[in-house]
Order: sequence, then structure tokens, then C-alpha cells
Amino acid sequence: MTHDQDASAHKHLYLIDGSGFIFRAYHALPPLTRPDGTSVGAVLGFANMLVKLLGDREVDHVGVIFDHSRKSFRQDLYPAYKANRAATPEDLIPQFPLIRKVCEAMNVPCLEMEGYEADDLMATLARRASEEGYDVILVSSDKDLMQLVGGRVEMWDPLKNKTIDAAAVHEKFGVAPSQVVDVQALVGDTSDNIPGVPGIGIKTASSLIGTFGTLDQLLENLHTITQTKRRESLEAHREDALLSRKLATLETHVPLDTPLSFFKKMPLDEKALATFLLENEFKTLYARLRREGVLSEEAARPSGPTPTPLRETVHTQITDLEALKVWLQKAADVGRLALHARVREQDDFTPRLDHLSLAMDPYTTASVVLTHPPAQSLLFDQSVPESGVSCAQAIAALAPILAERSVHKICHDAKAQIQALRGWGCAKVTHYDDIMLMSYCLDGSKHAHSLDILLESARPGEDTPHTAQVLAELFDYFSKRLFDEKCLTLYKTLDLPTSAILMEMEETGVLVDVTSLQHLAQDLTRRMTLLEGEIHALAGKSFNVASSQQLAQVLFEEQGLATGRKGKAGAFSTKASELERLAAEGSVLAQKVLEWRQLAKLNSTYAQALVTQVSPRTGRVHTHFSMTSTTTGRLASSNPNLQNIPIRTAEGRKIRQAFVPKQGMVFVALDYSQIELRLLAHMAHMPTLVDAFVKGEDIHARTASDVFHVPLDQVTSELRRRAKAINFGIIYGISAFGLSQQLQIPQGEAAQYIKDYCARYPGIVAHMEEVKAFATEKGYVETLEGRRCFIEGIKDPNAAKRAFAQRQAINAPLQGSAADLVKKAMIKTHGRMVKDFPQAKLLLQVHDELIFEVPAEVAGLFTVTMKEIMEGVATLKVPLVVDFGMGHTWDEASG
DNA sequence: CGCTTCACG
DNA sequence: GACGTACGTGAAGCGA
Repeated sequence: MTHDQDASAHKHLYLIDGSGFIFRAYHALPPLTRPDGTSVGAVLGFANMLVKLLGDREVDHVGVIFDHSRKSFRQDLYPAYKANRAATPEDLIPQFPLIRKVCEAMNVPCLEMEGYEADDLMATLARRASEEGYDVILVSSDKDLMQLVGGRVEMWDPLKNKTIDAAAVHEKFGVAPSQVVDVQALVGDTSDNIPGVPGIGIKTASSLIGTFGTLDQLLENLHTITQTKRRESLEAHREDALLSRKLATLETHVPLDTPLSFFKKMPLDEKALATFLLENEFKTLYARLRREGVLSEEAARPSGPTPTPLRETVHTQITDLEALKVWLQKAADVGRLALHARVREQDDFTPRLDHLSLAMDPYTTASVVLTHPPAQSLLFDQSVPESGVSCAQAIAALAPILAERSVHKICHDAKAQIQALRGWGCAKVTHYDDIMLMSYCLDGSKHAHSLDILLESARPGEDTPHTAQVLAELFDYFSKRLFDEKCLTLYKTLDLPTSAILMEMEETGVLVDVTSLQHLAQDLTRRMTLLEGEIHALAGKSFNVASSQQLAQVLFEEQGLATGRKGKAGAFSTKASELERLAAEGSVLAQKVLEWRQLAKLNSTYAQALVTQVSPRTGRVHTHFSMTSTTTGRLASSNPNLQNIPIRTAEGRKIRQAFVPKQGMVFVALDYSQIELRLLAHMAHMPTLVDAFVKGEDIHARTASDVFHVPLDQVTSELRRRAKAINFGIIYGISAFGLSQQLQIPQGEAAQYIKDYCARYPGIVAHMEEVKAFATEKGYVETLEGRRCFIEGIKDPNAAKRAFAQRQAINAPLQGSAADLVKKAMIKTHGRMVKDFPQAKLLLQVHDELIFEVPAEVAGLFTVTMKEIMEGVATLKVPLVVDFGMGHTWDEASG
């Protein structure tokens, strides 16, 4: 992964296989010619790749490596080497110098050397750089480079956006990277004219090398091979195999005096790049770089430092449909439309469009004067303009442009905007960006991301700014920052696609069995009344059991029970753990209050509240998923919150039983097992923990065995329970106090547990120290997908506040990376559903769990398909494991 | 509107 | 030795 915690502690050297890329791009991409007839397809492909690389990744050192010529030292070893290669295509030849110009403009150094292939230079540089502690990324998909993978070296295929690590090499060659040349020696390579051993393909070769370890071992022990034909072929072509290995082996000691500092990344030459892109008519790429703010307007000017003229804003008040259509047509021609529709729920719950703000660029804006239905006009008749456009008309005029792919839409909270417009029959919106999500990807927990906050940040103190105009400005500003701050991919490929899926989920909703909830509520109310009578009798007086204040008075003053912890405001706490303590000391009153509290919670928060949330339109409950309200990248669910439906007690599960699939469907629930602990094992250097996950062990039992020094088969359920608490504690940024509270043990004992844990898993200490140091230096921590979680107070002089911030710093990458993976899972499962399970619906996401509604007849196939997809969203040092359940209630499916 | 409590991962 | 606690949410009810 490129976004490790210590991403910036390391240097990263990206070595781009320039020659390889050019040939591949030439064949893979559609032909493209300049008006003067010059072919430029490979050049554009190369430029796009370079821009993407520099934009997406933490690149601090980079170079493009080329073959010097077709001739290298290998021809001296074997004249036929690469002799059967086809001549370089006519129209590719002029592209080589152009590609070098791209490198120059981007200020990326190039390297080549007579007598050596690009691969040899890359091998040499990779060796030197990894010896000096760099992470090396070979940008290529050439199998000949795979022998270099391992340690600090990995490959990345830019066309497929795939990282090729040791595991991927093993998948291709069936052996470790270090054994790749031995396999190649046997297999040969027809494209390079490397002979190999006839009759031996990759399968046989990898099994032979797997068995014997090396080519030399194999050749020494040929007599042990039982297949006559194979043995004879190997004997006959012994020398061919050895020569083939020589040819396949990359030279890691090319006499090359280029220092690694030669590759240090420099800012690009805006002027040169703009000129180059325009000369070659790479308009799309140019427009994109302009839009993302990589190229400034000045860069495109023919010459001289002409100041950007201040343009006046042209604002139009649109009062009739015809004018609206004309204005929108102009925006369509420009290809850009920022918009904001302000919608308000009226007293009768029908939505009303209050205001429509438009902009086609930061200088050209409009607002649409809306008329409203007569009933409203009568009520507010002085505010109704004499002319205007009706909501329905305005939105009908807007609909085609929203559906049009060639027009780029910009809005704030697209999910909500689109949902609002859908009420008026606006079905489809394509090619859009969401300012709210862009802001969240950049500034996460620094501040909220509501429209008001963002408007205020852009136009401090201004009363009623032209909203869409500010959105257009903010888009330019955020685009540049996303690129510069390496968050563009996070936004584009994770959060934006997730928001589209959430939109569908919210619209779909979940069916609840209202009647059963009403019966449950009645039953709970009845039992609460009975308990209340008993409680009042025990207290000797009537009081409000729901009032913690009154309860504290009864328990601690009137009954004289032993006081415990105090709350924030200084009052004695009556929380569950306190009442449990009193109950254990024999207080029946405390026990009854505990029971009453449980029923009260279930009744008011769930049984009674849920039925009021059922939509009269659909008969289902439609939660709202917020993507911008957590500090870690998790989602939050509200109105109602369907991410905290009870499950831990039998009584609570009755609520869950009221969630049911619609006729003919079943629920399928898939959840990631131990995802945060697995991520910890992956991120921290914890071989023991990794090993336990790889072997599929019971992780808490294993921890118990390690920490309490008992054999695995002698771990009792009590020891396992404690180990489980320790594991959770680790994820939360453990403290002896917290653990002692959780386990109800003395703080000293908890401290000893932590000490023992750290002794058995020493990697955890170093990891936590690294994370804290990173957070202190940068002010944020990062998730697997590169989301930054800003940590407030990490340098606070108050030790308690600082400790709190440090625990957040430890937890956020784990919680946040898990959130990243689940978002990826949503995107991938959704993609497959559209293709293969069109009737199935994703209903809910509960942090590490996805709940689907699936036609009963395909549920089995659906489950195995989605389990596999979810387990494959990331390749970590540990496997990802997904558990599943199925049922006719949510409770059954969560089994 | 802050505090307390408690439901979930 | 003091600090006042496990990480992240949302909702309900109390009481000023």
C-alpha cells in the first residue's frame, strides 16, 4: 500500500519503464493523430499515465527509463536475442522524442545507457535505492521485471491500476520472485527469442523449480525425474536453460554514476506543459489540468506576464421559462453547470422549491424566480413575484442538462439535491461532482461541511452570496487541493461512488412489521408500569424513574447506598455499571431500575419511534446516511438511526425481528470478521498476530494463550473473555484504567496485562509510538486509502487531552481503513448486483456489515458471490474473512 | 441546550 | 504525581 502510516518517513522512488510503456500504449490505445498527421496516441497515453501517477501517489522521487537502442550486451551473449522482434511501427517512431518532451515539461528526469536495456537500469537503481532505504515502485507490467519484486520493491501496472507484489508474482509464475529467472530459464520467451527447454511451459517449470528450489539443483538431480520425455528434454537442453537464465537475469550492477538525488521530484514547468498540450491538441487533458488547477490561466498565455483581467460577474434574474432555457443552453455549450436547489418541507410535508441558483462559471450566474401554487400565493401574496417559472417547469427544463454526460454538474450534497429533484420527476443525473464530499476528503474533521459553513468560509460575512457561483469557485479550489494533497482518487473512486449507492439505499428503505412493533410497545409499556410500581414501593415514595437526578437522591441519600463514580457535573452517576455494583451488593431496587431502563430504552428509542418513521409513500423506513459527520470516514445513520438496532440481548432482538424482507425475498447479511484487528496486524509489525490470522485461529484464544502463558487448549472462556477485552482495548488505544473498568479488575492488574501483551507482541509498541510521532508531526493520521483524519489536541500541554488525542490517533487509522474497505465492498458488490442480481437491493451498511434484500431463489448464489467479492477488496498481510447469515427477519440473518 | 444514559460497530 | 479516561456514532428524556 502506498499510504502506510510512515508514508512520508520513507522516500519513494518511482521508476517508469518508458520504453515498455510506449509499446504497450501504442497497441492498447486507439490511434490518434494531430491535425498535421503526426500520430500521438502513445504520447497521450504516456502523458495521462504520468499525470495520474504524480496526482495520485506520494511521489517524491521519479524517473523515466528508456532503452538506449535495440542493442544491448545480451546480443553479445546470444546474437539471436530479440532478433525476431517486428520492426518498430512507422508511426511510433516520431512519438519517442515527443514523449521526452512530456517528461521535460513535467520536469521528470529521463535516463538511458548504451549497451543496457531499460530493465537493467531499473534493476540497478532499484537495488541501490532499496539499499538506501527507499521504497521502490517499478511502473510497468513487464514480467521480466518481476524478478526484482520483494523487500522494498514492488511493481505497479498503471493501465490496470494494479499493484504487483510478491503474491501477484507468485500467482503468475507459481514461485517466489527470486525464483522467477529459473522458471523463465526453463520456459524461455518466444517474443525475446529466448530458447528455454522445449516441452516445458510455465506450469511444469514452476512445479519443477518449486520442487528443486533452483535451476542448478534441478540440473544436478535430473536423474530423479521419472517422466522420461521431460528428463531427456532437460538433459538435451541443459545449456539452453543456463543461457536462457543468463539472458533473463537483469543486471543489477550497471556502472551507473547517476545519484539517486537526480530523481528528486521537481515542480512541473506549467508554461512548457501548457504549450505542449495545446500544440498537440490534447484538449481533454489540458482542460482537466486547468479544471483541477494544475495549470494556471497564465500558463496558457502566448507570452509575457499579462495579469488576469478582473471580470465582472454577470448575474441574471430569470423570470420566464424561455429565458431559463436560453441560459441553460449556454451553460450546456460551456459544458458546466453549478446549481443549488433550496427545498423546504411545507406544513403538509410536501416539498417546495424555494430557490434555484445557477452558474456556468465563476463569473456567469443566474437565479430563477419561482412562482408557487395558488394556495401558497394566497398565504404570502405580497412575496409572490408577478412573473416567474413554476417549480415543475424549471425542473423539467433542467432535467435534460442534468442527464447530459457532456455537461459537468457541480453541487453541494448531490445525494440530497438529486433526491429533492427526483420528487418532481427528474430521473437521472450524470457527470457530477459534490463540493461537500470534496471538502470532507480534504478537511475531514477540521470542520463541518454543510453548505452554510462552506459558503461562510468562501465569503466571510456576506449575507446572501450567489450560491452556485461560490460552488463553481469552490470546485476549482478544491480540485486543485485534491490533486496537490493527493486526495483526488479517494474522492473520485471511493466517496463519490459510495454516495450514489447510498442514494439508492435511502430510496429503497427497509420494511418493518408495524403491527408487531406496536404489540411489542404495548407489552413493554405494561411491564414498565409493573416495574415502576415495585420501584416506588421499594423506594417508599413515588418519583420519576427516568430522572437520573431523582434516582440518585433515592439511592444515595434516602436509601444510603454506597456512592460510586461522579459524572461531569459532579453528581453521583446512576449508569448501568453503578447500578450493577449496587445490585451485586444486594439492592433489589437497583436491579429493578436496571430492568426498567432496558425496557424504557427499547420502548422509546425503538419500538415506539420506529413506527412513526415509516413512510406513508412506501410503507418502509428510509434512514439517512451521512458521509461527512464522522472523523474517521465511517458513515452515520439518522432519522432513524438503523446502525444501532439492538442485538446484544434477547429482549432487544425482538426489535430486530420486526425488520423483514418484502414478499418473496430474504435478507442476506455479510460482515467482516475482526476487520480492525486484522488491519492492526497488517499495519503494525506483528508477525505473531499475522500468523494467527493466516492460520485462521481463534484470535482471542490465541491472545489469551500468549498473554496468560497457557497452552491454547487450556484457554478457559474467562481467559478468552479477558483477552478479547485486551484486543478491543488495543484498537481503542489502550489504557490501564479503561481496561480495568471494562474487566472490573484492579488497575494494577490491567496494567500487568498490557505489559504482558506488549512483551508478547513487541511490534505493537513500536507501531503505537510511530503513529503518535506521525500524528504529532503532521497533525493527522492516514487510512489505507489515504484519508486524512486530523487529530486535535495532539500537542496539548494538558496530559489528559494529549492522551485522548493519542488514543484517537491510534484508533482512527484502524476504524477509518475499515470504513474504506467497506465502502470499496459497497461499490464492488453494487457493480456485481447491477450485472447479475438486478432484483437484489443493498439496504443497510452497519460499519463492517452489509445487509441485502435478495430474491429467495438466488440467495445462495448471491451470498457466495458477494462473500468472495468482499473478501477480495484488499490484499493485506492477513486474509479478510466475511461471515454471513440469511433469514426472514434481520435477526435471523444476523445469526 | 447541556447532561446523562444507552443502543450499535 | 496529576490528569480523568477506553474509539466512533445518534436518540431519548430530564431539567435548567
